[in-house]
This record gives sequence, structure tokens and C-alpha cells, in this order.
Amino acid sequence: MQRDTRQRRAIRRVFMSVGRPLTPDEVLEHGQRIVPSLGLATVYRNVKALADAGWLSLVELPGGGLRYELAERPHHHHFLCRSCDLAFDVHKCPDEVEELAPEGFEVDGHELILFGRCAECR
Amino acid sequence: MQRDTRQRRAIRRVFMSVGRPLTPDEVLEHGQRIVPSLGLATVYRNVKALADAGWLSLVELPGGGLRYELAERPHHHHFLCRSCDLAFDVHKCPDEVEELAPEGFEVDGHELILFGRCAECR
DNA sequence: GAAGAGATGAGAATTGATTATCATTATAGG
DNA sequence: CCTATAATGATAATCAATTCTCATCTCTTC
Repeated sequence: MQRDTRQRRAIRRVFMSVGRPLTPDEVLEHGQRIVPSLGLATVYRNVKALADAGWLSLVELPGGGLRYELAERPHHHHFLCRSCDLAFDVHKCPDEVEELAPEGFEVDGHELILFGRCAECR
Repeated sequence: MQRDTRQRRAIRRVFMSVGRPLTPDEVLEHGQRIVPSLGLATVYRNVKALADAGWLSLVELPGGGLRYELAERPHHHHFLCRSCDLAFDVHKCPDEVEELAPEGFEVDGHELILFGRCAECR
């Protein structure tokens, strides 16, 4: 059975308040402001459980480590800051992207990533 | 000084003939058809040297491992087959993509990745 | 065709990310 | 409040990718 622990609540709260994709390390950092004793293993366990439960989804951006974000959000893409390495949401999407595939290829999804410097880093 | 070895020639030839982004493992596999004794460390060394020299460029797609492709090619994007995990070039690009960024963000590049099944795998 | 120096190949070592272990803690239910 | 048991946290273990080591090989030049 699933228990509602302090650390699980903190992790959920982090995702809801931050509103952008987070790596496990980022989750740990933010989560420790709520539950200082939070450990990395707990973050990995919960983030995985929340993803299995469909509450989080996996975001794979260039540059190593996986990130997670709230699932069930409207279609969107991402901006990756080359300076601070944080990922942000981009709430617009060019149309008809999936028609760009070569002849004979079957497309079932796409990801658009913008690179640059975020408002903070400029 | 740089020497023109059999293995380096083979690696260059692989990239020129295959025409899509390759992981070091894929380079090894193809390269061994030309120089059977080719080793993985040599692939890593040369791929890195060729990238430093500007002859190859780095392609980071979701799903782990880095890939390399011929540099100095016209702007293009990529298709990643969910079945065989090979990456292919997509020679079209939606316009004005970089204008989709949030207010205050400075965009200096973008990557569009289509997912699905390649012609072979269907 | 000899010699010097860069390159290679096999395997060991390293790295960073993720997972497993296990003693301890804390939650849900009675 | 008590108890059973899921969850936690610190650390060790694992894993895949990449780099290093070093004896050996082979380009290049003379």
C-alpha cells in the first residue's frame, strides 16, 4: 500500500511549484528546503513511482541526465539554457511538424528543443 | 603531427558512406568491415579528434549515448526510430521556430526530433 | 629499409547516474 | 496508543559509457 510520507508530499510540491522539468538532483535540492533530511535515493524512488503512476512523465533532453515533469499537461516543448543548464517550458508548437519525416517513415511523436540563454542568465 | 592511418581513413569513410548520425559503437561495427582489427578506443579517439578538427559534429538525441555526424552540412533535423534506435536525417525544417521562446529568452539554436518507426522497421 | 614518434588495441580504470541493501524510522489502521 | 510494515537515508553496488595505460605496431621521413 502507498503511504503518504512527508518526503513524498515534498517532492510533489516541488514539481507543482517549480513548473519546469527537473533532474533528480534539482528535486533533491528543492525538496531539502521542505524536508532537510531528504535523501537522493528517496528522490529516485519517488520520482520513479510517480512516473509509473502517471503523475510525472519523463523528459529526455540533450546533455545527460533524465528530467521529470508533471504529466497530463497540454502539449508543449522545451528551452534549455546553455548557461545555467535549466530546462523551461515553451508553450507554443509549430504546426504540421510531423509531416517533415522522410518518405515511408511513420511518426508518432516529436520534441522541439530551443537552445540559448534564459531570462535570468542574460 | 597527424598521421593518416588505415583506421582513421576507415572511420572517415564510414561517416561519408552511411550519411546519418552514428554512435561510437555503430562506427566500430561499420569500421570493422573495412579494418577488422579496429578497436573501440581508437574509434573514441578519432571521433573526438575529428570533432575537434571540425570535421564531425556532436548530435545529442534522447536515449543516452552521443552520436556524431559530418559537420558543415546544411541545416537539418533528426528522426529517431523507436524500434531499431537508429537516427536518420530529416532535411526539412519548420520556419520561425526560434520565435516560440518565452519573452526575454535569447535563442541561438534549436533541434527538432521526430519519433516513430523507420521505413525498414515498419 | 631504419629510426623516431604518433597511433593502435586490449583491457583496466574511471566516471556519473542509478539502483540495491539494510538497519532504522514513521505512517495507517485498529 | 500499538503494531505491522512500507518508506527512508546512508552507503555500497552496479552499470554503461568513456578514458587511460602501456606494450606493440606502423606511418613518415631520411
